[in-house]
Amino acid sequence: MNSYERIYEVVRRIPEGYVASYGQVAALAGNRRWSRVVGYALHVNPDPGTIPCHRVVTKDGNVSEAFAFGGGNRQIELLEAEGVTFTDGHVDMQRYQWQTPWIEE
DNA sequence: AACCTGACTCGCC
DNA sequence: AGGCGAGCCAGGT
Repeated sequence: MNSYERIYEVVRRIPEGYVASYGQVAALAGNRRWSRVVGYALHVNPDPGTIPCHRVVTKDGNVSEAFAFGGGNRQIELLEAEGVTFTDGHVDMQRYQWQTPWIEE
């Protein structure tokens, strides 16, 4: 699926120490309406070693409960290890949201 | 082929 | 401010 390829490519471009929201990834992939598809795409996650799905959070900077790929908090630990500070279970999007060079749609 | 569900987001009440 | 419902696309039953 080309759509998925785009999504994975975008997620793969997320720099270390930064995070991106599902909607943002969707927008970068082509359409922000793909927010749900992005979640699904990461759900199948064909390449966990190549795709840093832990850098993808909700627009509120809160990690998905259904992540469960090691215990929810696991994602937070990984992000903190990269330099992302979590406050009360959520990341400061103002400061750590990935600033995309090519904003579209 | 139709219906339901889902790691989302936005708008209204 | 918090809760509820609708809209979006793709995949599974």
